[in-house]
Amino acid sequence: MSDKSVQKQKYIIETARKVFMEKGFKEVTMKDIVESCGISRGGLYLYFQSTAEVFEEVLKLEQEDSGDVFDRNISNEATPSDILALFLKEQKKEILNKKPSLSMAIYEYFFRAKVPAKDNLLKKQFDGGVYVIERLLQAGMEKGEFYCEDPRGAARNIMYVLEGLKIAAQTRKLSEAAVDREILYIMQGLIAEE
Amino acid sequence: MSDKSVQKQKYIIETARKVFMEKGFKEVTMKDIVESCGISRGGLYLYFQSTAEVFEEVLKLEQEDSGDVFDRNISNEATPSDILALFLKEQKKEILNKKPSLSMAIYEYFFRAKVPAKDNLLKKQFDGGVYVIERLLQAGMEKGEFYCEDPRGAARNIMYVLEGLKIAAQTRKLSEAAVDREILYIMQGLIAEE
Amino acid sequence: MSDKSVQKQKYIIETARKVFMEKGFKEVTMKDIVESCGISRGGLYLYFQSTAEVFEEVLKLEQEDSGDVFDRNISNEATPSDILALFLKEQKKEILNKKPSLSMAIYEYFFRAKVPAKDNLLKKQFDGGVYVIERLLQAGMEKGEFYCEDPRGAARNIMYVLEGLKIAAQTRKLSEAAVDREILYIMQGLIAEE
Amino acid sequence: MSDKSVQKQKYIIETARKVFMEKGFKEVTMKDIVESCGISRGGLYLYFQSTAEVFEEVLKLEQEDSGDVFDRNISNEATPSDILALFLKEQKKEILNKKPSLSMAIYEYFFRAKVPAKDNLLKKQFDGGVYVIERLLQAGMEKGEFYCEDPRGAARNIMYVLEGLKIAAQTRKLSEAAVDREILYIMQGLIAEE
DNA sequence: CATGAATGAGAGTTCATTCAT
DNA sequence: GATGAATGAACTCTCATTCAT
Repeated sequence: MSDKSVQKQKYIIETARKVFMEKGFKEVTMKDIVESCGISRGGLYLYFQSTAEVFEEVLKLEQEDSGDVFDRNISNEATPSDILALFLKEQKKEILNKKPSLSMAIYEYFFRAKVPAKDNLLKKQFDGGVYVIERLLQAGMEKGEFYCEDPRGAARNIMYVLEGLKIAAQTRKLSEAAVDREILYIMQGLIAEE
Repeated sequence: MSDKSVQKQKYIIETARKVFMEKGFKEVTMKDIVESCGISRGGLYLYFQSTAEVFEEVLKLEQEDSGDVFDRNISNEATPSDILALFLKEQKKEILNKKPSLSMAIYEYFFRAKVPAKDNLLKKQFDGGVYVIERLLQAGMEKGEFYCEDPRGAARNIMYVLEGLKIAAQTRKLSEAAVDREILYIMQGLIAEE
Repeated sequence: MSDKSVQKQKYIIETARKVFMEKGFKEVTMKDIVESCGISRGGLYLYFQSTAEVFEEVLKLEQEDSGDVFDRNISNEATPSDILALFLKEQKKEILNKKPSLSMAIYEYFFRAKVPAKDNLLKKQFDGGVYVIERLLQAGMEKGEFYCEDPRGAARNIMYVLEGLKIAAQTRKLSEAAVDREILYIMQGLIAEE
Repeated sequence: MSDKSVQKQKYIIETARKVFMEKGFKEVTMKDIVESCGISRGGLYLYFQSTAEVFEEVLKLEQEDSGDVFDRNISNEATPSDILALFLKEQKKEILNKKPSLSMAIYEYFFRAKVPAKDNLLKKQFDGGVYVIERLLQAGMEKGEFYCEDPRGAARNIMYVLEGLKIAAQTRKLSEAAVDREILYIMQGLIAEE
């Protein structure tokens, strides 16, 4: 594939990404993508055979771009507790859709798709989150900031709560206060109870 | 509306319910409903204008029928801890789709629908769950079975975890062991640490 | 299916028949049929799923309507020789496309289709022709009009020649004289010699 | 046109020939040819404007290459009867598609094309066949092997039967025995009687 | 010459929705 | 009320054909 083709494919993916953010997954048609990209019907088919194929590429891009935010801050002299707070703050933003996100489209997609586990972005994000939190908890315990008997279990618990919150936000009104309350509850459970 | 009409409407709702269980919400067309009901196209439109309208009636029925299971057991001499365990076991069944359920369809529906809070079944189920668990925790605390500082917070936490698990089960492979592990983690957090 | 439906289906088949006569089989699209019938796109799909399906119905009709012409004349006091001449005259008309026919469409269709022998109109017509000619030859031999050692073989030979002529007419210029010449050749081979 | 161009054009024709043998004429698209040749879309258009144009070149090549087989054997001391038998054996192979052939594609093509008689391969092959058989019959009659009153008529008759058989084979199941039977019938008609 | 990306016309198909009966 | 035939909009997908490079 030529350089130009790569550029165009990327352009399509990025443009389609916005469409998926707006309309979710199922609602989006090839026509929608064609129109938002300003290309021809046939042109799109040169690159992708279905909306699912486009979406999968969107997800791949998503995956590559993620993780960065977090890594940037871990090098500071921030304490584990600070970092966890930061992590949760980021999650809160996503939960509340402060930044428009693909969440809904992703859920719609994975509700139906039979995706091999290794390609399942949701699973990857979840596992990644668990791993990060677990390390933070361990680090925090060494420093005496945190206390918990089962760091991995706690990490998983946190990730499930976050996932629950995300879904709650997508499916019904969820106030910022409600999210804060949950995050606070989580943090309190971790604070070393002297 | 005549008696016969009511019967027919009910028949449609119950038949459509099964269709939604199989195919989710978005996938279902008026045609699907017409065919599964064995009625005429025009006939369906006499009662419902869209799949959403049918689904909303399915949800109403769902709401009326729920809560029963739980009430039946609360009257026994079971301890709060037993009842909570039972509740979680029920939830586990639903999470793992042991009994075919509307979950997926419901999530698909609420992902898109702008539904007034008071009619939002997901919210109601969530709030109902919180209320029940909170009462159980309080009762358990009185009996010395449980210990927690913030029963309502704990109840909410549990419900969010359960919601997270449900979503996880719908969107990726989730083993029974993984669900058990989470439930165990929850229960352990509640056991009075002497 | 209601009476009206049957009428309409028949109308579609008959209208489509003309289209197939004009354009052959492959060239014809669902759109062509829709337009020539003056019905809606969806309307056609109520009755037929593809041009092949329409064509198969056209063929069925064809089959039912055929044979008649021949039967009408066999009761007369015509001699076998007269009847054979009449038969060949009919064939000549078809060969030369004096009456517009489905021949081309039929050949196009059967070139590609894997059709069970029992439904194969071409085979049926061929076998029917062989049967009729054989009987005529036998009758003619009894009357001393014809002479041939292997009536069935002769009948088959005649039918293959006619099929060859048909194809020749469809694929290249074929003069009426050329057809006459062949028919004459056939008849001469049957005349009781000396 | 440069030498290279000629080579390429020839390459395209030969490759396309195989495609036409597999798929017939109508089914083949410019895309098919492009892909089987492994050349660019634009590249093909430099040489040919349509599949028909390609096919016409395939036919020309076909014409140049034909006749060879027959000529090779006529120089031997074989008798006319032997040669005719050989000729019919070759025809039988083609009829039964023992060797994959262009027959079907050719018929499809000529069903539609308005082709000037002088370029019509089918006509040429037919006329060529008639000419050869007629000569054989005459030679055979001189040697006393054959007897027939109208050698040209007989030759034409044979060619029409062969054409009929070819079509029969393409459009319905035709057993080898059936072909043998017809060939035998033809030969018997030619054998000098008594 | 040769490439292959791009275009757009057009075929196929499905459904929500209407309406005469 | 109930039916189901009919409509037409909307989508998917495929190609012949062109054209900048």
